[in-house]
Amino acid sequence: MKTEIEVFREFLAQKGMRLTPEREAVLVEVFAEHDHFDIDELFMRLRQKGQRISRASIYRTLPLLVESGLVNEVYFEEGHLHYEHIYGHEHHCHLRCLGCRQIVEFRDDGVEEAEKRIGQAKGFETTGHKLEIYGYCPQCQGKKK
Amino acid sequence: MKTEIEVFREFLAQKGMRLTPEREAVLVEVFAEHDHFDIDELFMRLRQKGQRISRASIYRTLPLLVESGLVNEVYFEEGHLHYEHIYGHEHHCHLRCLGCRQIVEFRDDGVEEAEKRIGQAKGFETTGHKLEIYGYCPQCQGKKK
DNA sequence: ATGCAACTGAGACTCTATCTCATATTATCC
DNA sequence: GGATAATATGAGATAGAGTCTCAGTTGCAT
Repeated sequence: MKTEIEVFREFLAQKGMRLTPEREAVLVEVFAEHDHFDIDELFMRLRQKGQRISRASIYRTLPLLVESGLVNEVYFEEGHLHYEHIYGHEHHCHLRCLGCRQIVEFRDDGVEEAEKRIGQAKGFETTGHKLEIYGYCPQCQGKKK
Repeated sequence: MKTEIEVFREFLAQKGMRLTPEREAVLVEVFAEHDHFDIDELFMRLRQKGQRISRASIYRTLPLLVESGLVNEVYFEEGHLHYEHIYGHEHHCHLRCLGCRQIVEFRDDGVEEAEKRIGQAKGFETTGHKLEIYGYCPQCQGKKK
């Protein structure tokens, strides 16, 4: 399997763009931790590691990572988008606890089939899906407001 | 079935809040058209119908409608949230064309079952879900960039 | 009618995200 | 290697969504 950097470099080249040190630093940091993140977090993490990079560059780089398929927008909350890296990981969806806000990842073949089935029914050629299930985790059951 | 207004009034009463003329106007307008909308659109529609209402009141009212279960956040795009009214409609999900941006609603029992199945597997008591499927509609197939 | 809590509107403010532009970097061609 | 052109960056300005403040208003309960 190609490394993330190779994938990104090829994606950029195909658009006549370069893999600059800034873009590479963002990419590396995005894959450094397996967790959801937002842009400000990413900026802080890069700063703490001594990277000199502007917010503007991060804001410019993330849509490229999404477009290249390396990263996913996960959800919009607290007024901004949250992301996750997906390259090298099996596709998964999210179960969100309405009590403690924790997020559990899961994979389910039925959902993959549903994508195909519904696409066919409507004449769509599908490319992917995003499923979020809401509820209460074992610890939060009974505590519902 | 209760009317939307009754549902909203009860929801508000239970929180010690009132159903004011402004809140009612927002509610009525939200249910006046079956389509996705954003807050600015709603503001314009209310204005055109001669309603004097401030943006602040609309921003304050919509989260209440969502909390009461009458309205749903559908997606975040173009820098802001989009909503739909759901009370009195069967639960449905969305198929989105990546070419022309059109949105097709669908309902699928398999997805409902998946919610239950996955909730059980993870010990969650589920309350709902949101599924978006991405792809290309019949007209846009072949036009992919 | 009076008092009180809830509510509204206008505008100030905050915060996310984008844009501008001068400067810097990189690739390419000679 | 040096010149040139295309691409990229950073800093700060700007735009726009959404929230907050506060003075004045409304509506309910007694």
